[in-house]
Amino acid sequence: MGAAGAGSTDWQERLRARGYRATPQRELVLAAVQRLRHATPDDVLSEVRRTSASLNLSTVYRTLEVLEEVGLIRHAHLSDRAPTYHAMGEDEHFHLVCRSCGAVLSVGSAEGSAFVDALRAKHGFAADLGHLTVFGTCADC
Amino acid sequence: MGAAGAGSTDWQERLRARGYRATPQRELVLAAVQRLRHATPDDVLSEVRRTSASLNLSTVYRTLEVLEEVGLIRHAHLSDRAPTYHAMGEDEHFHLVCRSCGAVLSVGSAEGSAFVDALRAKHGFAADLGHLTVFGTCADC
DNA sequence: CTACGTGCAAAAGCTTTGCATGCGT
DNA sequence: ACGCATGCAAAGCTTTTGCACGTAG
Repeated sequence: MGAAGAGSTDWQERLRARGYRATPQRELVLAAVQRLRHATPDDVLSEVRRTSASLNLSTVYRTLEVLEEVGLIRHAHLSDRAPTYHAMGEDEHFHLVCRSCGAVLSVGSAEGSAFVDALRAKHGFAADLGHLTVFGTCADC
Repeated sequence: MGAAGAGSTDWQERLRARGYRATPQRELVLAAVQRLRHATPDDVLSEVRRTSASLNLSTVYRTLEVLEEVGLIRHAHLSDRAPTYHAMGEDEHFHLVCRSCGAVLSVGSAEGSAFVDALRAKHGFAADLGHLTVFGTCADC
């Protein structure tokens, strides 16, 4: 996994650079988000607890917030009610969610760049493509 | 308002056609959504109560659901936490939301059609543009 | 007249917060 | 040693649900 550069202790640097501390919980939460590619706070808790380690849900919420602030993870809203987090470093992408079967399709930013450019040109609006979720119906449905 | 055809008693037809009853509460909620152009369930309750009429929040939720099912209104997620409803019949549009100032910009579907077409062509995905919300930063921020 | 819709109140999620203890720096 | 981070438990919100009564069709 060369692309991300998030291999070893990059997460520690990131946190400390912003005045945060590098704690085991933060490492565990980050690792869980990287493993599960789209995870809700609750998913993260379950995943971490799978490999033992007692971790509190409050801490998950606070940690996800911090990790997002320092740019290690991002969130999007894949269902009408539930934020899902994913690690950054992978190619930036946005999501297509099928309302019929629930399938989630990740699409590279490139395919949205024309759209983003159009919005910037017409409205001076800088769209945050990485947070975008498009609902609709997939090919199979 | 020729386009919408939602002028007079169309709402009654719509409801009855799907086996629902036309009630005063449903009329009040629909009217409130049309007046406030982007309303949360709570906004709707407040607006209706302004012109007296006791109406329960539970009823608002149930009514919004029904009105959306019969195609009289739609919802989108303009903030990370709160669905906002708007009447259909107006030109279909999607939303740009500025994270800095909170401004909400409505954009005609036309400006998103190229994007929708691209998604259909590449992924066979039929995007629901009317539900789309794009977060980012507006020209003033 | 039949049964769908409403109001009320309680329950169910999900997320946040206060405080004392523990740990990173 | 200092003070941020965590765990625990309780509070806060938004949304949902059960029931008895009212009312549209």
